[in-house]
Amino acid sequence: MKKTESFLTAPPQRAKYEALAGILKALAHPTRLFMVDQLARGGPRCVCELTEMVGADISTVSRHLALLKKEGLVAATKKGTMIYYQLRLPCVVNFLECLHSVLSSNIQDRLKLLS
Amino acid sequence: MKKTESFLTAPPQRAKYEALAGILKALAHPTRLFMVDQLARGGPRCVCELTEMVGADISTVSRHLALLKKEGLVAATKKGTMIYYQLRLPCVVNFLECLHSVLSSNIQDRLKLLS
DNA sequence: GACTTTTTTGGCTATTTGGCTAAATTTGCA
DNA sequence: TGCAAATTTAGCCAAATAGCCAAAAAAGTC
Repeated sequence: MKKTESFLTAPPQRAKYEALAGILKALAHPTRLFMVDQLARGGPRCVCELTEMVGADISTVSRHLALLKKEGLVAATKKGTMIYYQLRLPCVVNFLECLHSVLSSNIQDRLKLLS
Repeated sequence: MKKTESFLTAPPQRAKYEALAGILKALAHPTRLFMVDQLARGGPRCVCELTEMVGADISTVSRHLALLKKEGLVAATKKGTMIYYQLRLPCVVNFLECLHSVLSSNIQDRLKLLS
């Protein structure tokens, strides 16, 4: 008798969700999310500009950007010794809006609990 | 002389991105993403049903659900000894679609590199 | 080639996360 | 009350993540 197929034992389906989760993981960090948001609003920025905006060590910022790039969220372009990063897919912006709506809905619900 | 304000030194802005990243973090795990997707497609499910679908230990599934709930992505309803979880905000579905588009765009780009 | 600027990488430590087992809760029912 | 089923919580360990400093690469200029 065959045991019931589950998410964890179905490799192709599982691989799909692992890939999707990988993309989300790249976004799921305050600094990276901030940078993505900046790129969405202000267009391409070089590492040094982003470093200035973030206020962390440049090596840290570089690592964050490498991860975003690895997951296909940003693309890099060389200009002299500088490297400009830009957002790769526009839908990420709506994404952020939905996120905002989750957040404000959470806050509203918590407000309701008080009254 | 005032030093330039940065993301990391501007508490209110930073707190906002930390909150948003928290929501993303809750989604950024294969099992949790799978469960959210199941809830989006098939409506409310109890912990035991989700446990069956996922194929992990029920305590693990319970923890995942607790995190999703904490971040406001799902809501729980008691029915007898069972607890049904449901998706709280519809926009998360579009969210998943965008994610898919990032993924397929990544794959297409990798294909192009071969030709 | 030597020197400068920008970015990435290696190495290390501290923290967080994810999973399991086992124990505790909660709810329903005899 | 006492037992069974569903769910959550606690405790523990292994693996992944994030940060910094220092060193290496990459590109431009003299």
